[in-house]
Amino acid sequence: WLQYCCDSYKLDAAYISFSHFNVLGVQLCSMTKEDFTEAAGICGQHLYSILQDIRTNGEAEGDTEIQCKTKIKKLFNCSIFSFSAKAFFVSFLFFECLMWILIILGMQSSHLWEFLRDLLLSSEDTSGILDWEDQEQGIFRVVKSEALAQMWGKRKHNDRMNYEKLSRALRHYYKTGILERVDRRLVYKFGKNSYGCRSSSK
DNA sequence: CTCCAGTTTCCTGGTT
DNA sequence: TAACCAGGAAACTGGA
Repeated sequence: WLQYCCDSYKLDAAYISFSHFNVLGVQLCSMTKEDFTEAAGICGQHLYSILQDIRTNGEAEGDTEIQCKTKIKKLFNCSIFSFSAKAFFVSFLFFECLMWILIILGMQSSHLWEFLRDLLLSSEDTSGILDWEDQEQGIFRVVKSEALAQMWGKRKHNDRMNYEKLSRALRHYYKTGILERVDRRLVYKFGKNSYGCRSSSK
């Protein structure tokens, strides 16, 4: 959602403390304007108003199916809506839903480097498996190599994954500029053709 | 169905 | 010795 907001509303992700937003949707909805400000300064206030806007317009995830149905029913019975406006409204709602589904599905990146990036940025409990060495420069260290390989294997439904094979996939990234070589064991660096790795826009 | 990028698998050989 | 790194070769896989 943060990524989506940053892209759509041209917000600078550098001001956002991503760890503050490592919460469930329900918890996000109950965060106050002050919480948002603390987590992301002026950006947080924008995010807060975007969220409030979504909530008051009735497309929020928090709405139950019944609440949604009632709202649609109410709007439908309102005579100021012409037939075409109704049709437009329905298709608008449909695409709105579809968009959210796509955004949510898109959060599960299928590429290895995106998987690593998201693991590093999520600051969810990675139990010291993977850590930033220098986030500004996009340098990170694999702490528990086999545990990381297991996580990647789980994502790809491949229980034969190991660090030997994962690291081969990482080395393929050197020639495409997704990663740059760092001459230290278990240390990698995001390259010029990666993006969204430094908790800033680039 | 083909084509392709992105791996996955396996390998030989080298380094820490 | 174990663990890691470099990169060739080829197979595989899911999406366009």
